[in-house]
Amino acid sequence: MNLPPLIQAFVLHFGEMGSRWGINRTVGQIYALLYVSPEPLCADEIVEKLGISRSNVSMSLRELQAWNLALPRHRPDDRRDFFTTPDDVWQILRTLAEERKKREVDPTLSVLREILLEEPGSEAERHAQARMAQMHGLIEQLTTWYDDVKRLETDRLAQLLRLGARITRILETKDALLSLGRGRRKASAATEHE
Amino acid sequence: MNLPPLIQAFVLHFGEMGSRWGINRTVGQIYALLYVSPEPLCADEIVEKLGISRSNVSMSLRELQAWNLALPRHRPDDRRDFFTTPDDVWQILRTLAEERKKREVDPTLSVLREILLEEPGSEAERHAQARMAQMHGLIEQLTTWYDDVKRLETDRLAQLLRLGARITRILETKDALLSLGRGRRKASAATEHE
DNA sequence: TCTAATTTTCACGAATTACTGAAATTGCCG
DNA sequence: CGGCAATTTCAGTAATTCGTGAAAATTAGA
Repeated sequence: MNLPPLIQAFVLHFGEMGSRWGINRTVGQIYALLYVSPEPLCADEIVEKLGISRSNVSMSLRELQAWNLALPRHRPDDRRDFFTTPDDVWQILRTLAEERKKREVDPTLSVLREILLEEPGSEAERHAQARMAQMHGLIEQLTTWYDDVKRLETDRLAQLLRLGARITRILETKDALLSLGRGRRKASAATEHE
Repeated sequence: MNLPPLIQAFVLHFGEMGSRWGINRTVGQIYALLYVSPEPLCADEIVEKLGISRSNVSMSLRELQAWNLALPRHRPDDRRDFFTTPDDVWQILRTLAEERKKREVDPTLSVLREILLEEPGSEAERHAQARMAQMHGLIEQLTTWYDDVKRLETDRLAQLLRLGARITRILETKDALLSLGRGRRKASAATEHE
């Protein structure tokens, strides 16, 4: 490996974390390298900097492209492919969220839906279905929320993050106003609003 | 494997997804089985229902406990350990978020912090550090937000989810009020509020 | 302390996944 | 249509991860 120390530390870390992120070492390293490179890199430069085989680079770039985390950039009068990562970190976050949802939650959601359509054949199955329905309900709430907020502009998203839990102050105010207007109801019913 | 069809389908799915979730097949299957079981199960029952070796069950239960996703339950006058999953799906979500953050985010955050303290030795390193600073900033915003909302009661959390992007209507109203009060500023500066 | 039930550890083989070099393919230029 | 540069595919091997059975450890009674 042929890199300045700080960059090498970053690249090696991404390689090690790769397994925890569900990608492999090489893919992690290449992503990290592209991310910190000021200019797009071609495959042979990656080979040289990381000290891995050409074919490995080719396959790993292909996987990064499948994740939309590596983008091909062509140069005039150069037949080689150069690659970068998306440069806006918020865009990277969105991409990552989208791809992980696609791979990690959507399949489960559809399996749950299928199973829940079946007729339980025993008491055990009836109970299991009830549990699955709980899980399904939660996942659906989460994905509905996600589909909703992912459409926000980045500025709004950042604003929401910064607000954090303080958002609930606003909700509390709103609840108070509503229950005044309606002639006060039981507080737990307030979650039905909007 | 010795299970009613609906439960088997669920268990097998969790086994297959295991690799994508960063756990292995057996761990996924055991979790799924415990999740849908009306009563806690002991190791031998799991062996019998899933058709895997006793030692594999032992190691997998240990891993599930490390994730706080399997809880030991003792019965009077019975030396065996019985296991369940937490029964509230919201609690499971919290546990999952916490554990994944610990394993997948925190290490990166601390590596980034370390590297950012170093003095860059070249222009390439200077640029790389700037990129890492962007990544660090985003991760820190996200974890701050997470630390904030994870403290909310479940009802409030569910309320927020249900609101989804409509929350921005409230923000817009608030922005409008504030900019009126301050004598109208440029809209993009509004993200600085609160 | 001994015994028997239960759980855990661990070395090994099985299965899976990652990486490589060689060969095949692509695509551009003359 | 060659010829050349670049990329991709793929079969084989290396490395890692998974699952097992046998043996060791633990623990509660006798």
